[in-house]
Amino acid sequence: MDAPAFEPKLKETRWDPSLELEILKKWEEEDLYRFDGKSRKRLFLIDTPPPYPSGRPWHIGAAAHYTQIDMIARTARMMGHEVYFPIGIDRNGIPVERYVEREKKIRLTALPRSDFIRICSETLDELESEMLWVMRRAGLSGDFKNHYRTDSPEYRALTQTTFIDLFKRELIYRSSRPNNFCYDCGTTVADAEIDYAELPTDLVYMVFDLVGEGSIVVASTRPELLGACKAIIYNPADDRYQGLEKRRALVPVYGREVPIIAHPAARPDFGSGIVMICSYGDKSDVQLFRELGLEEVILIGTDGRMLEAAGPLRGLTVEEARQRIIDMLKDEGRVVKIERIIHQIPICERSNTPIEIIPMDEYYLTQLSLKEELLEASSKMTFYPEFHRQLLIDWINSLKIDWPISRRRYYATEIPIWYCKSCGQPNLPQPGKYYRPWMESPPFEKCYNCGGTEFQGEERTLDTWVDSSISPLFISGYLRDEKFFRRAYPVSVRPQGKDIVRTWLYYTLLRCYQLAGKPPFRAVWISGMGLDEKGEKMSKSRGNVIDPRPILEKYGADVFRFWCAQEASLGYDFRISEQRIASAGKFITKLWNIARYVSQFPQPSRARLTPADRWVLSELSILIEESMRGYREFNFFVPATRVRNFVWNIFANHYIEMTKIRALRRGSQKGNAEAAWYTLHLILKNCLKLLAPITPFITDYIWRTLYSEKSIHLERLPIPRWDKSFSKYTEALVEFNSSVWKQKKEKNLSLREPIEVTIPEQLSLFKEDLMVMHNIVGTS
RNA sequence: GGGGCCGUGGUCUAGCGGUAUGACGCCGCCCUCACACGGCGGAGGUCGUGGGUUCGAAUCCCACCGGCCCCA
Repeated sequence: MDAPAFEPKLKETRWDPSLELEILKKWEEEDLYRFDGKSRKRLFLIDTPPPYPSGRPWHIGAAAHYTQIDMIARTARMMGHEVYFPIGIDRNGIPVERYVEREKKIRLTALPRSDFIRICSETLDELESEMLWVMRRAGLSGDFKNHYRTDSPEYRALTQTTFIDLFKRELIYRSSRPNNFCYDCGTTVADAEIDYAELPTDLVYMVFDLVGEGSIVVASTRPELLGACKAIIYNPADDRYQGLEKRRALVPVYGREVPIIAHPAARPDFGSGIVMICSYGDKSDVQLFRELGLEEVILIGTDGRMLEAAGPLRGLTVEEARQRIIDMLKDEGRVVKIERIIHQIPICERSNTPIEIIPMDEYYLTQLSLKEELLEASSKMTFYPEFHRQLLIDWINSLKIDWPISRRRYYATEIPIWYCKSCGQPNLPQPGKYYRPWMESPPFEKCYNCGGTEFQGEERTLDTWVDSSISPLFISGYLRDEKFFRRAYPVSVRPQGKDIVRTWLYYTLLRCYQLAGKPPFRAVWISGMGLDEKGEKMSKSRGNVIDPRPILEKYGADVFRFWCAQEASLGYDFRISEQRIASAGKFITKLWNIARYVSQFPQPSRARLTPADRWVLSELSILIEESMRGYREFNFFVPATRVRNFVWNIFANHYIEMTKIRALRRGSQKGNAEAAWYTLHLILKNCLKLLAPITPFITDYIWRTLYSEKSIHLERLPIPRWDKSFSKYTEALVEFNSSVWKQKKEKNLSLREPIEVTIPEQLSLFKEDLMVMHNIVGTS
């Protein structure tokens, strides 16, 4: 006697990703993720990384990164916090200028400053809208309505305010010292902005005459710096050169007499073991000049050409000068040999061209004297995962100079200073407003120092990290909403990639500590990098970048998000391949079909549970516990893999199969249908909640179709409230079912055909369900 | 030169003191009333190498090798 067939409430046999667009619209109409700053709930502020629109397509690894940050927001929300998930875009600095120069073939200096700025701004708008599209389409529950930009007058005013504050407190100072200079960008760059490249370089072995008699061979990759050579060193342990100290050498071409010094910085195995010290071939030259008290010679100008002091090389570029001097040395018979070596060369990370070290007059932000305090402050922050804490500690410990913060560029926050034309003193405006000294007249009449009335506006700008390093202050209302700031700062979590620990994380800690006297975050969440299929970094030059947009359109956001969660364990690098994204889609289909199956049954409010029901609820409790352990440390890999395993390998394969006959009220089994219906819905509801932060679309769709008019995203994450003791049967159940399937297979029986098997004593509790499930006949 | 992470069947991965988990791929059978983006079954690994600790190690310790990333 068959009961009437039930009608599933979910009709289609698979999840349609285009439904996501309707759901998105609904979320926006409902303003579902609105942040209420006055809420009594505990505030949870996320210092979302404002991404930098520096090119296209936007990196799929970045899209993955932001969806994971969204999972943090959703998790916190479902844990009962009032979540502020701001969306910001970082729009200051060299990257966009270089993008414009490259893509539009315009030199920064070839246009009036205001025109160049306008083009940068328009370009940023285009790039930004692409990023915002990806974020929105990926289902980010952020505050898109009020998205902020680091180049807005409001943001720049705050940056300038902090500059004025720190300048007055003498934490910002002006100094002329050897600095990394990129000719291509035309500006000083910080250590944090330098990369190293292995490039083939000529190591030139040159004969230097000694004063008196004899000669030595000096090996150098920078012969064009001969004119700045102020000393010669060799290693004191190098037997070949004992007796050289106290001698002096004559620099070829320039004829200058320089001392020869035994110093451990010389590596006996490099070149001839004798090295010339010039201002400035590299960092160690800077250090030795300071240590030995040598007087620097400036050979290279800011245009990358040789200066007066270079004598016969004057006016040449560095490259030309190198060739010229080699020729000159050859003419004098001073070149012993030239060796082609692979050499590490510091390059600018923006332009990828070699940087030079030249003394420049720049503004610096004090950091060296704060190292201990910063280490102390960082120890108060929780790191997820803990092992990435070391990246920050190592960087703080390796700091060698204060942070040069001024840049000779256009598209950035202006340094808010006017210089008095009569006494030269810097005059700073009142904090709180946005100033552009290069085009505006000063907001004051007289020089504070001499009373002069003529001013020259500062033309330099600030390093872009000066802006982005105050994002936690910006989002928490610093100086703009003191009441909110007191509740909101330090912010709850800083999520970011491990590649910008030395820049964004470090600079934020430094700046916020200086300004607010406290570390900026309670927790730091550091993710690994998205690499290509072979485990190598994605980059345009390698040609292995993947555009996230077609992936999102083809598979949908939930598939992409589920893939993100199950692919990347917290803090570890992960590989990106379309094939693996596609396979994540299978789980989404599976989930959909399970929900579709369950959707046909009524939802009893209570039921008398059978052993099978109690068993699957035991497993559910364990699943919730394990998943919550992952959620509490924002490691979505844990819930994603655990839920997937439960849903597929426990719930679908075993529980649903065990209860199918009674749930469908087929055959003689109908007494316990209600218990099956009740349990099926209970499991589904809880799995949907567990998955909601990871796959917000499909879970909300199913939730609203089956369970509530309100969104699942207003629910709390589940609590493991069921007795776990029945999980002791799991292994035996799985094994028994498997063995029956195998026997049927071997006997060539269809799964519905009867079979004679013995149910193990251990599983006698489940006898009723197992008998009908496998159509077991006979007894034992 | 320094640091971090990683080395588990063809590929990727779980496990982190009791001789191995799952996925993808592969082979075979099955359109079984939620799902063929499915189900069932199968082949395939001495867990990078060497040593040590232990009754017992992929799991702890040491050394080495290899890969990736970061820094100097």
